[in-house]
Amino acid sequence: MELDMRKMRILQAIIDDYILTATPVGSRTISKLPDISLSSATIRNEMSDLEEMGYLEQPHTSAGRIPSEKAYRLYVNSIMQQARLTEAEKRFIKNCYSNTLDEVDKVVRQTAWVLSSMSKYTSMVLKPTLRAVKLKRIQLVPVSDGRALAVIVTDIGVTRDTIISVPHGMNYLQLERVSHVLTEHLQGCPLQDVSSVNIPELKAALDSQREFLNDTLAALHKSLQTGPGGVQLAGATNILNYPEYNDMGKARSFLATIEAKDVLYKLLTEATDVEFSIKIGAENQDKDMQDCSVVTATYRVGPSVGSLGIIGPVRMDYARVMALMRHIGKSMSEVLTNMFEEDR
Amino acid sequence: MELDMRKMRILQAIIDDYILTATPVGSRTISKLPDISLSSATIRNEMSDLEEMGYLEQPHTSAGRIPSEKAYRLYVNSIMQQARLTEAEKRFIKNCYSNTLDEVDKVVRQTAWVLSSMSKYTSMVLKPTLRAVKLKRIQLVPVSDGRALAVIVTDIGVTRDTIISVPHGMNYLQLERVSHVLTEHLQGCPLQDVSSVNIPELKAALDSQREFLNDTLAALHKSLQTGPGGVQLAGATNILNYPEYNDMGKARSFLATIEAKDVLYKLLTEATDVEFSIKIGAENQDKDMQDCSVVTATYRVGPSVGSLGIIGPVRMDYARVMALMRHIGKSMSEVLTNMFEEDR
DNA sequence: ATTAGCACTCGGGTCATATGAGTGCTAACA
DNA sequence: TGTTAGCACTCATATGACCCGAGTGCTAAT
Repeated sequence: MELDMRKMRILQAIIDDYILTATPVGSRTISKLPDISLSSATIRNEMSDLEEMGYLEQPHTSAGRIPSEKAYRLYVNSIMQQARLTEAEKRFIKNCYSNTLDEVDKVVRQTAWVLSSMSKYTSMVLKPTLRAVKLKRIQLVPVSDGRALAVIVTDIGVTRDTIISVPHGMNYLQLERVSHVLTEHLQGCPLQDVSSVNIPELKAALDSQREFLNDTLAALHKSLQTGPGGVQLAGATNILNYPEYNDMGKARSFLATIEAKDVLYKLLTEATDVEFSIKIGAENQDKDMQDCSVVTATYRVGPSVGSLGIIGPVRMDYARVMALMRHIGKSMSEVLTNMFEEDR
Repeated sequence: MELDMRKMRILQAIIDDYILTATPVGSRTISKLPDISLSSATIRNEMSDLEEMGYLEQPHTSAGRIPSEKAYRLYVNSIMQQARLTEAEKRFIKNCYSNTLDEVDKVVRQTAWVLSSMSKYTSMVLKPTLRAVKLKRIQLVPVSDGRALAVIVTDIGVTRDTIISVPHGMNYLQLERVSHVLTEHLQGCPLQDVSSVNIPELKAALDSQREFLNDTLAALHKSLQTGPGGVQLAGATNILNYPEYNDMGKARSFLATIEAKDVLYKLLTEATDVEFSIKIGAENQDKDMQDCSVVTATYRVGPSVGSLGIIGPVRMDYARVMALMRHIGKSMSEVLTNMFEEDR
C-alpha cells in the first residue's frame, strides 16, 4: 500500500485536530473540513488503510483514531510546514529582553520563562559552555587561610568562580603574584586546554608555589563544566494542564524526573551538533520521558555553544514550538553577544 | 465546658490517628486503643463535646471526626511532646554531611535535600544573611571595559560577587588601587553599614575615581540581600503523595506558588526572631498556602542568621518535623561554622 | 472509486440499590 | 452521676443495569 497525497492530507488533518483537542478524531470530523470533499465513509476506508500502515491507532473499537508516534515522526519530517509568529508575538519577545539584563544567568532565566509562557509547555535552557572561549585573566582572592576564590575572566566577559584550596600561610601578595603569573602564561588560551598547557614552564615561573598548581588547574577545569546545576527550568507545572497528565501517578513521576535535572542536562548536552533535535515519545532514552516529546536546539554566543529545550506531550504543536525556539533562541544569542561585544 | 485530661487524651489520640491515616477517625477506633479503656459510646459523648468546643469537625453526619485547625494549634502548643530521632536517623544525617562540601550553596542544597527526603514533605532552606558579618576584603576584577566583578570576602569566609559598572577606560592597575583603598577603609566594617560609612574620607582617598564610588557601594549593598533566588527548594513533588492533594487543581496551584519562590522567601524571612514558627492552615497569609502548614526555624553561623522550613499538609507530623529541623539545622550550622573557623 | 445505509461496539453517564462505617439518642446499669 | 449496650438513622461509596451517542466496518448501490 502506498502513502499517496490524499492519505497524507488526511493524516495531516487528523494530527492537526488531535493536537488541538486531544480526543480521538472520527471520520466525520475530517469529512466536514472545508478543503476535504469526501464522505465520511471514504475517510473511514482511508483511515483503515492508515491504521494498517501503522500511522493511526484506535484506543477501542468505537472511538476515533489517534496518530501513532510513527505518524508524528512522519509529520515532523515531511508534512509539517514552518510556522510563523505573529507580529504581536515578536514584539512580546523583544519586550522581554528590553530590560537591563546584566548577567548571563538572568538572561538564561528570562529565556526559560519566555519560552515556557509562550509555548505553555515546560522549558529548559542550558547556559553556554565556556569550552571554546579564551581566557583573559585569572585572579585569586584570599578568602581564609588555605582557601581562595579563583575568578576566571574570559574573552566574552563571562566569568566563573570557584573556591580552591591553597597552601596554608600564603598571603595576599603571594596570591597576587601567582595570579599574575597564571594570567601571563594562560592568556589567550582556550579554556578547554587550560589544564594541559605548558605546565613545566609555569612550574618554573612559580618556583615555590608549584605544588598547588595542579590542584588549581584541575579545580579550574572542573569548574568549567556546566553540570545539571546550569539547567534553568521554567513552567514545570504547565504539563499538568494537559489531559494526558490527568493521571496523578504520571504527573508525579514526570515532575520528580524534572526536578532532578540530570536527565534534562543529558538531553540538552546530547545533540549539540544539529540545530534541532526532536525526540518523540519512545524515542527518548529515559523511561519517565517516554510519553512526552522533547525538542532541543542549540544557540551560539561567539565561539560558545548553549542549548534550550521544550518538553511537552507527544501531541505537541511542533511547528509552533520550533518557530518559538528559533526566534527566542536568536533573541537570546543577540542579547548575550551584544552584552559583551558592544563594550569590549 | 472544660477541657479536662480525658478530653485532651482523646483529642491527642484522634490527631495521632488522623496524621497517620488521613481518614476521619471514629469512636470505635479510639476505644480500641490499649491505653484507653472506655466504650465507644463514651468516646462518642466526649467527641461530641470536643466538636462543640471547636476542636473536631465532621465532614458529614455518618463519618468519623477530623481535627480542626484549632485542635492542631492546641496540639502544637500544649499536647505534643518532643520527638526523638532514632540512632540510625542521626547517623544518616551525619553521613549526609561527611562528604566534602566546600561551598555554602552546596551545603544549603544538601540540607534541603536531607530535610525533604527524611520528612517526605517539601523543604526549603535560605542561605545565611551577611548583615552582621564583617568585611575583610574587596577586590575588583576587570571583566570588560566598563565592567568589573566585585568580590566581597568576609569575616567568616563567605563571599559574594556581583558585576558592577566602572568608568570606561579604567585599567587593571587602577582597579587594583581602588580595591586596595576600599579594603583599607572598609575592613572590619559590618556589611550592613558598608554603604553609609565614612564616605567623605573614602572620596578623598580615591580622588579621581570618586564618581563611581556611590554606584559601587550601592551595588555591593544590593548584592547583600539574599532575595528569593537564595531559597533552595527540595521535594516539591512530595506533597503529591498526600491524599489531600489528590485534587489536580489544588496540586497545580500549590506547585505554581512554590515554583515562584517569593512566597517562600517571605515565609523564611518573616519570623527570624523566634526559634520555631508554625503556621497552621488559615494562619498563613498567602491564599495558596492556606491548606498547608509551614514550619520554619532559624539557624546561626557565627553572627549570621539563616532559616529553613518545611511545608506539608495541615495534618503533618509536627513533632517529628521539629525534631528533624532541630537536628539537621544544628548539623548544618556546625558544618558551615567549621568550614571557616577551623582554618582561620 | 465513491458513497449511502445499517448493524454493531463500546465508553461514559445516570439511576437505583446495597453495604457498611459511623453517629445520636435512649434506657439500663453500677 | 458517669458509663455502657442497643438500636434506628445517615450518608458516602460501590455495584450493576441501563441508555445514549459517537464511531466503526461492511455491503450494496451509484
